[in-house]
Order: sequence, then C-alpha cells, then structure tokens
Amino acid sequence: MELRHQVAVTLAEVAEAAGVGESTVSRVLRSHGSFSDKTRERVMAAVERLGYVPNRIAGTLASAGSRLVAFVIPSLSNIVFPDVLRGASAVLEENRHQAVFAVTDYDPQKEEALVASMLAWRPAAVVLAGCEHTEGTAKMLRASGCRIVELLDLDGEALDIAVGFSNRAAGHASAEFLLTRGYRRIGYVGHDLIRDTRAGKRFKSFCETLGMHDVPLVDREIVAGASSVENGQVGLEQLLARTPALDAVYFSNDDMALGGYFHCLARGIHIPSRLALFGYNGLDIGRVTPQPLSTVRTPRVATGRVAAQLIVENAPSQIVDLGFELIEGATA
Amino acid sequence: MELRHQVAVTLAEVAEAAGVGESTVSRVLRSHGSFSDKTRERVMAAVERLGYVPNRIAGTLASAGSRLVAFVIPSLSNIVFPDVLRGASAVLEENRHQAVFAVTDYDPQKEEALVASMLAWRPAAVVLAGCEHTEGTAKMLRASGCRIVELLDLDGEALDIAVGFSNRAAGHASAEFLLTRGYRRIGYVGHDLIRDTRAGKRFKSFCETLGMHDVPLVDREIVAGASSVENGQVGLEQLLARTPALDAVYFSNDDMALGGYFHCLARGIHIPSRLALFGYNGLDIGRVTPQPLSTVRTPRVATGRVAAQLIVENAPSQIVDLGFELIEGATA
DNA sequence: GGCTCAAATGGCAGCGCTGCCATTATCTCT
DNA sequence: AGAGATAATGGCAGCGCTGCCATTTGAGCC
Repeated sequence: MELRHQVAVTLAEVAEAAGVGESTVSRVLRSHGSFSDKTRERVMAAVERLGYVPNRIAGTLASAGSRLVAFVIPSLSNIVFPDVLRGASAVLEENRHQAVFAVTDYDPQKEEALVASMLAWRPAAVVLAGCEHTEGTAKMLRASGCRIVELLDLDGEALDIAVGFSNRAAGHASAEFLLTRGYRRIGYVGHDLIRDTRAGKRFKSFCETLGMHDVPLVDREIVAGASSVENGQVGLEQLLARTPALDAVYFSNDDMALGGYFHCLARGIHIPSRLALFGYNGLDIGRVTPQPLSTVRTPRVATGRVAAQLIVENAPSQIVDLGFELIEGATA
Repeated sequence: MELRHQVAVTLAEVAEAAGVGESTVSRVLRSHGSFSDKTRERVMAAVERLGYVPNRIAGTLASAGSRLVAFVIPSLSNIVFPDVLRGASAVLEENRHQAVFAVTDYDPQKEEALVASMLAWRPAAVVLAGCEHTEGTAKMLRASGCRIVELLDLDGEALDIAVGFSNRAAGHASAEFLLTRGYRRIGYVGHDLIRDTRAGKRFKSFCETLGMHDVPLVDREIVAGASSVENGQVGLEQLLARTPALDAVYFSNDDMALGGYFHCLARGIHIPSRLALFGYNGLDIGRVTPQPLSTVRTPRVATGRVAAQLIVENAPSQIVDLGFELIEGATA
C-alpha cells in the first residue's frame, strides 16, 4: 500500500494527452463555453485514462469565488448543531458546495480565532450560532466581504442574514403554558447560562413572563457543565432536595428534562400530578417516552436547510423567522 | 450593511505598506526563516492597520500541502458521527488543521461521488466510516496520494490507517453475555442492515455465537429506516406481537434499545425478569434511565481523536484497536 | 468560389502565495 | 582593518487553474 508521494495529474497533462488546449479541457470539464462532441469525448477519455481529479484549490484561486461554507458552531454534543449541519449539508451538496466546520465550545474568544482561520479559506459564507460575537469577530466578518449567517437566535442585531426564531418568545410561551395549566410553584433547572446565551435568553424571558403574572420563580438550580441527561437528573434531584414543594420545573433543554423525567420515574414521583416537567427543543426521543415530553419544538434541520439555501442563491440580507411549536405532551 | 464586493488585502499590499519585501512579510507571518524584531513589528503593524487576512487558498497552492482533513460520513443523525467529529475536531484545531465534511446517507455511490469532490481540495487525509467502499472509491483514494483513515470497523482490509474496534467481537460479546445470564429465547430488533454494514456485522456475529451454543435466534424484526428511538419502540412492539415468548432482545443500537425500553415501561413489561434488553453504543442517556441500559460502550470520541492525531503527525499505516466495553447495566 | 458569421479552439496572463536563490547588512575573530 | 561567516532581506518563478482575447474552422449563402 505504499502509493504515497505521487505527483497529481494536472489539467495540462490531460490537454496534452487529449491533443487539445488547456482551455478546452477546462471548458469541457465545467460544461461552460462551447466545444464539439468529438472533443468532449477525447477529453473525457483522457481524464478517465489518467485518473485526473481537478484541483479546486487552483480553480478557486484563479476564479476568485469559492464554494466553501464555513460553520463555526459552539458544540457537537448538543444535538442542535448536528441537526443544523444535517439540514445544511444536504442542500450544500446538491449545489456543489462544501462545508467546513470548527467548534468553539461556547467560547467567544475561540470563536474569533476560528472565524479568522476560516476566513483564510475565502469561504462564500460564514455561518455562526447566535448573534452575540466579539467586536473583533464582527469586524473581521464585515471586512471579509463574504456572506454572514447567524442561526437560532433572532433576539439581537443581525450582521447580514439571520435564520431561526426568538428564544425570548420560546421562553415566554413556555411560561404562559405552565401558567395556563395552573402551575404556580415553578422551579428551573439549567446548565451553564453564561456560555449558552440562548438558553439564558429563554430563562430570562421565562422569568419575566412569570413576573408579569405575579408568580415568582420559586427556586433554580444551575448545574456546572453542559446540557446533558445526567446533569438534568442531578439538577432536579438537588432542586427538589432544597425546595420540595414545587409543582412544575422548566428545564433549559430536553436533555435536561429527560434526566429530570428519569429521576421522577426512578423515585416514583408522579408526573404531572405531583410534578410537571417542561423542556426545550422537541427531541425525537421526547415523543417516545411513556409520557411524551411537554416542550417547545425548534426547527433545527430546517434552520440549516434554509440557511444553506439562502447562501447558495446568494439571497439579500434578511431575517427569517422559522418559529417554533409548543408541544403539549403529557408531562405538564 | 452593504460591505460586499470588497477586494481583499493581499500580501503584496502589506509588504508595500510596511516598506519591506513580500517574502519578508511571508516569513514574519509564518515565523519561518529569519527577520529582525523591528521588521516584525513593522509588518504586524501593517497587517493590523490593513486588516490583512492571509489567503490560504493561494498559500496551499504555492506550497503544495494542505491542512484540510475531509470527513465523508454516513450520517449526522446517528450520534456516533458527531461524536467522532467532536473528538477529531479538537485535535485538528489544536494542530491548525481544518475539517471539511460531507454526508453519504449510507450510500456507497454517494460516498464515491463525495470522495471525488473532496479530493479536489487536495486534503491531507480523507476519513471514512468502515472499510467497505466501492471499487472506484478505493481506486481514487489510492491514486490520490493522501492519507486514508477508515473508522469504526476493523473487520476487513484497511487501505491505510484504520481506527476503531471489531463489530464482530462486539456482537460476539453481546451474545455471550446474554447466554451467560441464562437467556435462551432471544430476539433481535434492528434497522436497515444493508446500508449500515457495521450493524450487519454485529448481528451476524451475534447469531453465529448463539448458533455455536445451539441457541437459535427465535425471531427478528427489521424496521425500515434509520436507527431511532421511535423505530426501536415500533420494532419491539411488532416483534412481541408476533413472538411474545421471548426472554431477551438484542437491539442494533442504543437508540433502538431505548425505544424498546420505553415500550416496556409503558406496557408494564417488567425488565429484566420478563424481558431483557441489550443495546449497542453506550450512549450517556442509557446510564441515566431508571434502570441503566445493558450495552456495549464504544470509544467514539476517542476514535475521532486518535484518527486526527495520526493524521497530524503523519503516522505510518496502521490498525488501531481501541476496543469496547461491555456495560452490564440493569436491563439484562 | 468567395464571403459572412458563429462555433470551436488555443495561448497566455495572472489569481496570491511560497520557495529558492542572490544580495546586502551585520557580526566575529584575528 | 579585513576576511569570513551569518543574519536579514528582496526578487521572481511557478503552484494549477480560469478568463480573456485572438485565431482557426466550418457551415450557410449568394
């Protein structure tokens, strides 16, 4: 298997082998400009024979305009982002674009560094999560001249294109729902809110809505670390240990809510009569639990799809609100 | 916000502005070769002032040798692949490499097309799932001269580097475990096995092991579609409807097993006394369910990490077996 | 046959950078 | 001070392709 070090076949060699000019080969391969059938066959035969693979690095440099789309995302553990990438990559592949990505771990400084290194590839667009970025990030992006797409958060100022929904509205709707159902002793279990600003916005809006109805948030438990099933379980356990007399708990995420749900199942805490649970995201798994999870379903895959669509068609600057859906479920 | 169409600053402009030669700027920016402190400051000042971002397209073309790593993965819905990407991207980012990816939907033809378009970027390495590829894919990869890394399946011939574990061994271990626990009427619930060849290998080996102990597989239910919690529930429901007298069920994945678990919870089927469940993957969520899921934990993040490490250090061809861990759990 | 027009084709500069080599400035040592 | 070494620097070809322009070819027509 020692086939390393081979010199790649170049367009010039194909031209030579086919007995035509370089530009002709280029035209044939891109189906751009005119050429005869006979020529095309000769070229394709040579391509086949030599095993030629076009060099897009050179092509991009020469034509100034790449088909790369850079995704700078906070995490791959949070299912949200794989879902977004999934929606986007389907559309990008159909349109002969390529996705590059990097993970920030919810760190704005790291985001800035990664955006810089992404811009070095002169992508057609840079896709980011949320609309909070460092001054430096925003400046670089604006100066780059490439398209900027901010996802999953419409509560802020967009740099160019934004696709998603309002987290504030989601938090508000969740609070209204719990209030309508009659819950009055409400708690919250969340993960690191400083880094995950979108979860922070939901929580803030949730509390404000409770406040408007003169229902204070009774207690909250913020676990260190990322959103996860385990943290949800631990968080609820601690919250209940401190404040047993709650009738509903709002979670920062479905992962967390599922952890809470399992905790209740294990402890025999009846849901929703003894305690109601409400999540966020609308994960598939929440629909299959013995009691479907009450939550807000977010359009994650669609967000990726729409973002990619706008990029490939080079759409004008705009804000696309894809909304969300409140799932009543059976846990609240 | 209409800042489109800007002409990017080039190295030549920086050189001009700093009053030095192009090569000097290049050396300073890459900390390669020698230059005085004074020069470095002048260059950096010019870079800062002009907002220069190096063009890695041009750099890569000139220096022949990219720091791109191409991932051609079957899916982003199956958590396995985000996990692998997560492990890999951390290492790649530390080593100034960039990850590009594309999704095949478990389609070998699509894989071939995507590999071709990835090779056009002249990546340092192409990372694939499994070791079954079309003839064309293998030929292109071998001819490309770039590193090839095949993940998560050691039961076959590797093209260059392979990192993962044996699915056959995992299937075998799962069968042995269920037999040791005394189960004798065993069923299987799986998803599309033609596309997911690794699940197919586990199942085959599982059956062979049962056979060696003269315990035939009693029944199986193969659901159409991907591995998911919902399909697991549906699958188990159908399997039990047809063959109620089972004492254990092996699932193609933890997702599926969780679906089965929820089905049992909802129907009041006692686990494991009435029915034992066994999964595959060792998802975090399986540790937090009221009864921890019995399963095989696979080193997904480590697989990505090790693969990336071998790529950045340009390690020789090799097979790295990271093994797996059987989790006894409480469902079998 | 000679003419026109469009289709088909080739030549070559240049995209922005790096690598090599030549040149110049700066030291070090006798 | 001068020779020789070393550090610092600039010039420029060329990576493989595309885009432009010039040229050739062929078809159609009077």
